Formats: sequence, structure tokens, C-alpha cells
Amino acid sequence: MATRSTIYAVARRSGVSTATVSRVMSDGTGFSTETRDRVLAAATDLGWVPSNSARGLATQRSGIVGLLFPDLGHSGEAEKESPLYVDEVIRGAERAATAAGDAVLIAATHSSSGRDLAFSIASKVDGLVVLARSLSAADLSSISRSIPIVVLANASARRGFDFVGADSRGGARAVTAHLIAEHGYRDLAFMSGPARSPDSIERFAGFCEALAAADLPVPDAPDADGSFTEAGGERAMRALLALRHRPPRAVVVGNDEMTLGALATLRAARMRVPADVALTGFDDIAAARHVRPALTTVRQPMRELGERSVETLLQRIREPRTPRRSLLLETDVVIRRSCGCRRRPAHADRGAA
Amino acid sequence: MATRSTIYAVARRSGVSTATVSRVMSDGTGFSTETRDRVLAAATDLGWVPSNSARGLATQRSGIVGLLFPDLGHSGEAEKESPLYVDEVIRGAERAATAAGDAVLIAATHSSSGRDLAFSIASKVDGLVVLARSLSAADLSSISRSIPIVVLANASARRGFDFVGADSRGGARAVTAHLIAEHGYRDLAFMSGPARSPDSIERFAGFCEALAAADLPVPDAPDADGSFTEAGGERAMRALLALRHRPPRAVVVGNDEMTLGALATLRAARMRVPADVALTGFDDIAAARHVRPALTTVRQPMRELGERSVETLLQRIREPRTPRRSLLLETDVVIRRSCGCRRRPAHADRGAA
DNA sequence: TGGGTGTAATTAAGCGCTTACTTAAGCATG
DNA sequence: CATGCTTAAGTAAGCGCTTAATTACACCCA
Repeated sequence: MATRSTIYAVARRSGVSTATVSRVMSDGTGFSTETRDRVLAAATDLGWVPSNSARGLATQRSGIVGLLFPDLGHSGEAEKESPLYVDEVIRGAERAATAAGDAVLIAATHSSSGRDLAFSIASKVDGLVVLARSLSAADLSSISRSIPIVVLANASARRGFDFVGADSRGGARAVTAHLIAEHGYRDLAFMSGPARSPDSIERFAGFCEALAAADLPVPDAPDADGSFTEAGGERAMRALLALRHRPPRAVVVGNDEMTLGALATLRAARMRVPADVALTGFDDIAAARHVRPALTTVRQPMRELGERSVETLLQRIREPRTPRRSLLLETDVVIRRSCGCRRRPAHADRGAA
Repeated sequence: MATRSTIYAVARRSGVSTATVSRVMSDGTGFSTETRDRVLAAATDLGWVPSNSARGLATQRSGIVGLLFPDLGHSGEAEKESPLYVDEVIRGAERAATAAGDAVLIAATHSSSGRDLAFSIASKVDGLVVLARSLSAADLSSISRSIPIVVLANASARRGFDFVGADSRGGARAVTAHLIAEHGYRDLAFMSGPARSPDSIERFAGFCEALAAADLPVPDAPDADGSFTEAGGERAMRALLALRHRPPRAVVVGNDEMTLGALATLRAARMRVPADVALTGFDDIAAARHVRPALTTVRQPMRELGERSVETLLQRIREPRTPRRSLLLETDVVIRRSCGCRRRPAHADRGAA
């Protein structure tokens, strides 16, 4: 507790200069084994933990990267639901950073505080991974004047930055195509998440592409939308049913949580899934395997998104003037029962990259 | 990109000294509004983000707290399952830190790297929250010589440190009591997680207390154990069934994921839950609500654990020589169907604090 | 014996901030 | 008009490391 000891104390105790201590600590060269042992012993005795502030000031590197993400469901109703996605990304980021000897700082932009928070974080890190819409374009470019930034999963903001994302559109196209080709459904609807969310937009686009490819009529907008939550899915499905005289044969839903909600609404309306209405989700959250019917869904490599974005960032920090990188990871269609399939086929389709 | 500008550049550009810039940035006093505006403008123009290393060196505070947690399921089979608990804690920690104007650094100790990682993190933060068994007692006390530490959810390591945890034991006691009192089961088994996990031990203790209170025979050890994963639960349940001529009437399981696995094994063995064997879990993960039968389980205030531990840490950093704190949060029994209840009662029992 | 070559170690100049101390100026007071 | 008080600003000494430049020394070879 109490007083952190300094490199000077260690140097004095082991009878060498601070330069030598520093070299020993950084695995450098230019010292004998005995000296090394003496230094290490002194460091241990004193319980010395070098100050990263001092080191960072001297080296111009803090050894920390930041991850900024939007705070979904802040203290609200559905707050237990949304995390999954972000959490996996965080895990991936942590892993990649640790593997490279760096550490990762995380911060959720609770909408209000966005700007200040971002600058406060920016001052503490060597670079920033910004997930989805957690920061305005203006702040993004302002911060990028002092540290490198990689944009994660928000294709609309990628211009001018390194970018890492998943092929949401390809995934949506692939499930939709499955519904059409394997099951012969022709009356399909799309139920979107928040209208402005880049994910919503991409997924709807993929849905439309598949319809177009099958010469089916292409809608202008999603048939219903809501928040990316269970409650949002329930409401959206109610709206959808109210709107139509006859329910669609199949509904491609923006994410799994909404699908869970949609399922509840359909059950309440005494409709069978998939016999009356088939359903597909997005994300492959744990619950997707456990509901009945188990959800056919599109899996994103969430952890890998986190890993790759941090790797990209570290690479950029190392070599600031390399051409921009853009990385689009593949998504997988996971076939279960909610689409109407009876048994899992040998292997799933892949969203094109 | 490229060159971070410094306080000197800002000072020059706005025609004041660095001291004045510093005062303006820290919301201090001793400058006119015009001066403030000039400084702020210059800072914005230059895209200046103050260096936290320099500031930290001068103030002896980095404004960063660390959260160390064990890396469950590293690249292994069940890796998608375990997160939940840790993730919620991370969320809570982030929230509390941000609310206090600090940031949080996270790191998973991938068993091997434990020690080095811990020291690397320790050098970057003002204090550390250490979750469960992510660090040995020796490292814990070694690090605590230079920065404050709060132990989270590992009652066995609390000695000498600030401590925050949930009342696992009380929760286990409460579900077990429910099984005995409400359903009249007398033949109960306990299926534990990893034998050495503090959670396993606490929960088993609570189970035993409830048996003792009902004058039922108290076992020496859990009837089966496994890892805290679905696969672990499947195996443990198979072992349990193999061991006994007749299955127990009810099984209190160490956590929800194991319960999911146990459920699968029972189904495969053509036993009905809860009609033949009743089951309860721990943690209330999202899937617990979605499986059939929905799981009766014990909920821990995971996010609050994260919040409280960071608050405790910040408090300690602020006032180093205050008496140690120990905080035990209550757990809730969540009644659903897997225990045999037909409908949710008005309110759930509470684990005693 | 002297000069070259390595290796082990030290010296000291920063890195970009904060802050105690000091100065300057404006203003009210007796 | 000298005195003191308040407020706005500047000066400069660190904070604890890293690292380029330098020194000290041992060793080898002609």
C-alpha cells in the first residue's frame, strides 16, 4: 500500500544507475547476469512497479489501446439482453491486446457524455477502436488528428479510417436465399432494428438483394421495425400482424433478441413457427439454441471482430503511414428449426465476403 | 494523425503560459473568460489532446483503474457460454468508473501469463479490482504494496483486502429450502462446478445449511462435479445417474450452464423435468428463461458487483488509510418451472445478507 | 608497450504536464 | 497617496522514467 517506490530506490539498493535498472527491466543488453539478478532482487524486495506514466512520457507510448462502444440499454428495461455482441467484441479486443503486450481501456458512450468521454479516453491511449455509432463523425476526425482510429462495424463511417466489419449484408442475403430456395417461400417480410442503425440498413439491403435475385418484388422499406430488444420484437411483430390481412410466410428479423420477442407474439396469436410463419434471426446468441423452435440465424464472428480491429490498430500505431486497411469478415448462416428445416444439413451456407 | 501537439504549442498559440493552459483545462480558477476562450480555441484548432502520461507523472494519478478476471474457456469448446457473469461485471465496472471520471482497463489472466500480466496492468493503473481466482495470494499481496486492491467475489482471498461479493451461500440455502419446504423433496443432490472454485464451495455450503435446517442428512461432498459449462453439466449428470440406482428427486446445480447440460442428459435418459427430477440453477443467464422448462435459479447482482467494487476501489484510492471494507450483496431466488412450481409466486425469496 | 575492440556501466538531457511560489496590476481604504 | 487585498497571470522545479552520448575497463594482438 502507500508509497510506490521508484527506479531511484531500486538503483540505489542494487548499487547501479537508473539506466541499468531500466535496461534490465526492458530486457535490453549491456549488463552482466549478476547485475541483472541484483537489480531484479532489489525490485522484488521493494515491491517496485514501474510507473507507466513516466515510461509513457519518455517513450511516447502508453501501451494502452481504447475501445469505445455505445451503451445499449442504459439502466432501462431490456438491459440484460443487448450486451452479448459488445461483450464478445470486448473479449476479442482484450485478447488481441494482451497478446501484443498492450492493455485495453473500455468506455461506453452513454449518449449524453459522448464527446467529453471520448477525449478523456483519447488522452489515455495510443489509439482507439470505435464501435458502431458511438461517436459523431466530427469527433471522430477531430480525435484522429492526434491518435489513430479504427472504425468497427460501422461501414457508413469508414471513409478515411481503417475499417473492420462483418458482412451483415451477405449474411442477410444468404438466409433470405435459403428461405426462398430451400423452402420455396415467396411471401417474405423484413423486420428491422432501429431504422438508422448501420446494421439494420445493411441487413435490409441483403434481404432485398436476395429477393431481387429471385425475381421477387423488392420493398422500399422494412415491413416493421423496432429496437434491437425482445420487447422491440414483440411490438414490431404485433404491428406487422395488424398491418396485413394475412401474415407473411416467413420473416427475416434484424437480430435474435427481436426474434425471441416475435416468437412470443406469434405464440400468443396462436400461430405456429415455422408451420404458419417461419422466422430467422441474426447474431446466434446463446438463447437461440435453447428456445423452441431453435432459431435459424446468422452468426457474426464477434470475437474475431474485436481481435482484428485491435490488431489493425496496433499495426497502424506501429506504422502510421501505411495505406488504409478495410477488412470485411465473413458471416455464417446457422440452420436450425425456425426456418422450417427438419434437420441440420451437412454444412451451412456462407455469407459472401 | 501523426504528431500530437503539446501544451506548449497551445500556450504559444493563445499567447499565455503553459500554467494558464493547464488551469483552464482543469477547470481551475485564476483566469479571465476571454483568456479561457482563447485557450480553448487554440486547443481545438490544434486538435490538442493532453497527454495522460505527462499529467499522470505530475499528479501521481493515472485516472485509470484495472479489472482483472480469469479467462474462462480460452479458445476451447464451450467458450461462448461462460462469459455472461464476467461481462456484466465489466459493464458495471465501466459504468462506475466513467461516472467518477475515471476509465477502466481490463485484462483476462489466461492462466499461464497471470503474474506478468498482473504486473504490467498494475503499472498502468491507480488500483485494481481482482475477480475470483485470477491471481495468486502471493501476487495479490506483492502488488498491493504499490497500489490498492479490492477482491471481488472470492471470499477466500478477502483477508487483508477490501472485499465485495454476493451472498452465494445464502442464495443456495434459499433455493434448497424452497425445494424442501414448498415441494417436500427430501432426496436432494448437489452438482458442483470446479471443486476448488470459491463459488462452488460457498454454494455447496448453503445447500448443506438448508439440509441441516430441515434435519435432512448432510453430505460431505457434492454428489457430482464438473466445469461450469454445458458440457460439464452433461457429464456430471451422467455420472450422477450412473452412481445411483434411483435418481435424486431434485438436483441443485452450481450454475445455469451446467443445468442446461444436465437437462439435456435427463432428456436423453427419458426423464421428465421437473416431474421425475427437479432442477435449479444459478446466475439467471438469458437462456434460463428460454429453455423449457424455464429454470428456477438464483440471481446475483452481477452488474452491481462491478459497480460496487470500483466504487470501493476509488474510495480507497482517495483515502488510503480508512479501515477495510467488506460488502456482501444479496442474491435473489427466481422461481420458474424447473423446480416443480406451476406459476410464479407473488415474490421470490431473498438470500439472507 | 600501445592502440584497437568490445562490453558494462554511468551521465544527463529530456518527455509534457502540474503547481507552489512569485509578480503585476487593479482597486478600495484610511 | 501609501497600504493592503484580490485576481490574473507567469516562472520554474519537479514527477519517474528512457536513451543517446560518454566513460571505464578488460582483453587481444602486433
